[in-house]
Amino acid sequence: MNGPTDGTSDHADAKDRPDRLRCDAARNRERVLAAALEVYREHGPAFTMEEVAARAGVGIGTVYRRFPTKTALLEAIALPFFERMLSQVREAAENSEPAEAAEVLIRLVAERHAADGVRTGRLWGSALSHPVRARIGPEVEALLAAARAAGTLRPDITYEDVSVLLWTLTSLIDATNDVSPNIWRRYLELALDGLRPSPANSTSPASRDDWLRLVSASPVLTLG
Amino acid sequence: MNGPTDGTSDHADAKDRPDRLRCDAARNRERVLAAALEVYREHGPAFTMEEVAARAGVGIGTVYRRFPTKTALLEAIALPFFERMLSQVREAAENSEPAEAAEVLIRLVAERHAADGVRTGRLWGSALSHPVRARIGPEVEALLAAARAAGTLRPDITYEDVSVLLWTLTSLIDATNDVSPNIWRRYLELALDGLRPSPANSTSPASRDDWLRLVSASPVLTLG
Amino acid sequence: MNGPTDGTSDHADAKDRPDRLRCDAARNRERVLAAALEVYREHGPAFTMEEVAARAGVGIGTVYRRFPTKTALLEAIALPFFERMLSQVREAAENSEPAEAAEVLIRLVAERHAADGVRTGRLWGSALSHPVRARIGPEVEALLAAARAAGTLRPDITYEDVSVLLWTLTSLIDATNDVSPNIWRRYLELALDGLRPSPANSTSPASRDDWLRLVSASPVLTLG
Amino acid sequence: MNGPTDGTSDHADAKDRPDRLRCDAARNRERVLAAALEVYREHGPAFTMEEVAARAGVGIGTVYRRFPTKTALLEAIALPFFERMLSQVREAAENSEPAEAAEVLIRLVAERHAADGVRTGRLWGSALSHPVRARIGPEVEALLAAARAAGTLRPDITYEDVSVLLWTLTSLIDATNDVSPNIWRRYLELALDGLRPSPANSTSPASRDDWLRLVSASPVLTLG
DNA sequence: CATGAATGAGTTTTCATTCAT
DNA sequence: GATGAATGAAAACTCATTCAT
Repeated sequence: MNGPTDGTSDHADAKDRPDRLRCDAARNRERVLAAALEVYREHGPAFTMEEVAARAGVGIGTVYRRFPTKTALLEAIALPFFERMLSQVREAAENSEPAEAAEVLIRLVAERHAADGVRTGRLWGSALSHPVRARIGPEVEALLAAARAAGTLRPDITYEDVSVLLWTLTSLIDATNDVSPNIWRRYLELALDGLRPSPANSTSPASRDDWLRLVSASPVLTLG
Repeated sequence: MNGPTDGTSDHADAKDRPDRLRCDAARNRERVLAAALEVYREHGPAFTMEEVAARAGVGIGTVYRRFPTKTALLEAIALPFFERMLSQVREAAENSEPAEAAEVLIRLVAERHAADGVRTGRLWGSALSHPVRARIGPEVEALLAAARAAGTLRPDITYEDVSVLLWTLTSLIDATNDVSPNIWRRYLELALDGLRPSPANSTSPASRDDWLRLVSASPVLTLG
Repeated sequence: MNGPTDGTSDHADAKDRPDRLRCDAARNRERVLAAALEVYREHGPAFTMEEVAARAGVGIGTVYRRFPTKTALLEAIALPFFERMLSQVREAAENSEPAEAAEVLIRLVAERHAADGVRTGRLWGSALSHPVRARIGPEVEALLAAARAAGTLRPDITYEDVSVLLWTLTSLIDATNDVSPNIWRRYLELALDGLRPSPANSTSPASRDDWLRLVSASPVLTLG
Repeated sequence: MNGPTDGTSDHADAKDRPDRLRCDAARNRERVLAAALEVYREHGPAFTMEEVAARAGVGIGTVYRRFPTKTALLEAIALPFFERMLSQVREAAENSEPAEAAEVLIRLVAERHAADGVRTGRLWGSALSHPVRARIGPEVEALLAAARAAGTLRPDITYEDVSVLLWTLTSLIDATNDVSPNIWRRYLELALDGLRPSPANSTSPASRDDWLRLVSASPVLTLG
C-alpha cells in the first residue's frame, strides 16, 4: 500500500512499524485475558471461547492466536493468581512483626480470595511452572521460620502444611462464598488455632516422599 | 407346569416369584448404578450416559428408564455415600469410648473415603434430601456432646464445624489420593489438634445465620 | 395340543371361557381408544403411546396388541368421527324439511365439531375404508337432491363440493377454536351463501377424474 | 499478482469487495435456506436439521450459525412467503381494473401457491412479525374498497374474511396438490361466487373481538 | 393374554478448533 | 495478523416398537 506496485501491502506495513503490531497484539492479549477472567468469574471453567472473544471485542481467531487452547487460556488466568500470592507474602513480611507474619499471610490470602470472588481455587490444578511460582516457597518458608523462632507457630509445621491449609481454605471459600460469605472465617480461626503451639502437639510432618510426589504431579495443590 | 419336571419351568418360576420381572429390572438397575459409579470414579461428573450404558451392558434407553435424568443418576450415586456416613457414625458410637467417638468418627470417614477411591466429595453438592441425611446430624451431635463432656473436645466446636471439616478433608483426599495417597493424614492430624481443648481457644462459632444460609442453599456442603 | 395334560394352560383357559377373554379384551380396547382420544384432544397427533397406555391404565404392550401401530390407533380414533358423520346426516334428514336438510347438515357438522373440541380434522387423512364411510355418500347425495329440487341449493353443487366444504370448515374450526371459538361461524355463513342459487352461478363442477383421483388417494379429504 | 489478468483473482476480489467473506456466508445462507425449503416441501415441518445440512452441502454447525433454532429456520422459510404475498397484491393492483383486482388477487395467490408446490400454508402459524407483514393488510384493504365501490364485491366482505378465505384455500391446495392438483379450482370458484353481491346476502361480518383475539394469538392465520 | 423392561436409532443443540479470506 | 465462517464430534434425551416373563 505504500509501494505503489506492491501486492503484499499488509506485509509491507508490518515491516515498516514492527512494534506497532506487537503493541497491538499485546493489547489484544490483555483484553482477551481480562475478558477471560471476567467470564471465568461468572461461569467457572465452563465458559465458552466465543464468549471470551465477544467480551474482549475481538474475533475468536484472535483468542486462539494468543492462547492456542482453552487449557492454555485457563493457565494464563491462573498465573496472576500466583503473582498475587507472591506479593501477598511480601506484603505480610513487610507490614507485620515477624512473630505475626505467618498468620497475617494466611489471613491476607483468605481475605483477598474471598473479596475477589474469582474461584481461582479451581485453577491451582493447572500444571503451571512459572518462575514466579518457584519464588513463593522460600519466602513463605522464611516467614514460617521467623514465626517458629518467635514461638508463635508450632515447631513441626512445615511449608507444605501451610500450602495444603491455604488450598483447603480457598476451596472452602470458593464453595461457600456465594451463599454464606462469612462462614470460612470460623474455619480459618480453627485452622489457625491448630497452628499455634500447645503442649499436646506431636504429630510428625508429612513424609518428604509423599510431598514430592504431590508437587510433581498435575494437578498440583502446592504454592510454589 | 403340572409335572414337577415340566420343561416350561419359566412359567412355573413366574408363578413362584411374581416379581421376577421386577427382579431382573432391579438387577439391571444395580448394574447401571455400579457402572455409573465406575465411570464417575474415572471421569468425575463429566461422564457420559452412553458410557454408563455401555459399561452396564444395556441400552441407553434402559439407563434413562431407571434414571430419567443425568442429575437423577448423580443423586443415586450420592445416596449410598450418605448411607455409609450414617453407618459410620453408628460404628464410631458403638465401638469406642464416648470420649474418643468424635475423633474416631472423623478418622473413620477419612480412612474409608480414601480407601474407596470414589471422589464422592464432589457429590455433596447434590440437592439430596433423603431421610437418611436428616438422621445423620443428631447422631453426630450426640457424639460431640459426649466428647465435650469428657473434655476431649473444645467446648465451642459445633456440629457445623465438624461438617465443614469433613467436607474439607474429603475434598483434600479426592484431590490428592491419586498422586499422594497419604498426605491427607498429616492434615487430618493437624485438624484434630485444632479440635482439642487448649487454654488459648476462644474463637466463637460461626453465626447461626451464616450456617442456615449455607444449609438451605444448593449445593450444600453439610452432612445432614 | 388339546389333550387334558397340555402344558399350555392359558389356551385351555381360553377354551373354557372363550368370551370371557374376548370380553376383557374388548373392554381393554375401548379403554385404550378412549384414552387415545383423550390424549389426542390434548396433544394432537404428537401424543405418546406410553401416555395412552398410562391413561388407559394398561401396559403399553396391551396397546400394541390392540393397535399394532400408532397409525392404526390414529385410524381407530378417526373411525367414530365418520360414524358420527353418518348419524348427523340422518339426524339432518329426519329433523328438517327437505328444502333445509342440506344446510342443516352442514351447520350440524360444524357445530358439533366445534363443540367437541377434538381436532379430528387432522384425522381425515387416515386411509380409512370402513363400511360406514361408504354409506355416508349416498345419504348426503339424497339430501342434496332434495334441496336442489326445492330450489334452495345451486343445481351445480355436487356431493364432492360439500365434502370439500366440510373439510375446509372443520380445518378452520380446528385452527381457530382455541383462540377465537366463534369466528368460523362467519365463514360458515359465507360458504352457505355460496351454495344458494343466484342468477350468476355458472361454474362447472370439478372434473370427475380429478375427484376420483382424490378419493382413491391417501390422505383423502372426502366424506364417504 | 497485480496484473489485471492475474490468476490469483481471489485476493484481488477480496480487495475489491471487502465483504467477500460475508458474501460467501450469504451464499451459504441461501443454500441452507433453499435446502430447507426443499426438505420442507418433502417432509413438512418434520424435516431434520441434519437433512437440511446435508442437502445444502454444509456442516450442521453452519446451519445453526445462521439459524440458531429449528424454529428460526422455519420462520425464515415462511418469510419469503409473505414477501411474495405482498408482491402479488401489488401485481393484482397494477395489472387489472379496480373492479377486478380483488378477485385477481385471490386467483393469483391460489395459482402461485399451487404452482409452487411448497406447503407453506402450514407456515402461516409462525409468530412472524416482520415489517412486510404489516404492509399487506392495508394494501389488500384498498383493493377490496375499490371492488366494493365498483359493485363487484359484497359490501359486507371484510379484509378479515378474505384472510380466512385465503388461508382456507391454501390449506386445501396443500392438502390436495399431490394427488389432485386441480380440484381446488372448483372450490375457488365457489368461494368467489360467495363474494359477489346478490340480493340474499345479509350475514354480518365476524365480531371485531373475535377477530382481534385471533390476530393476537399465535399461531395466527392472518395475512398481515 | 397382559405387562412393562429393553432397545437404539434419531433429534436438537453445543462448542472447541481449524482455516479461508 | 485479525476475523468469523465452517466444521463435526459429542451429548442429553425421546419414543415407537419388540419381546421376555
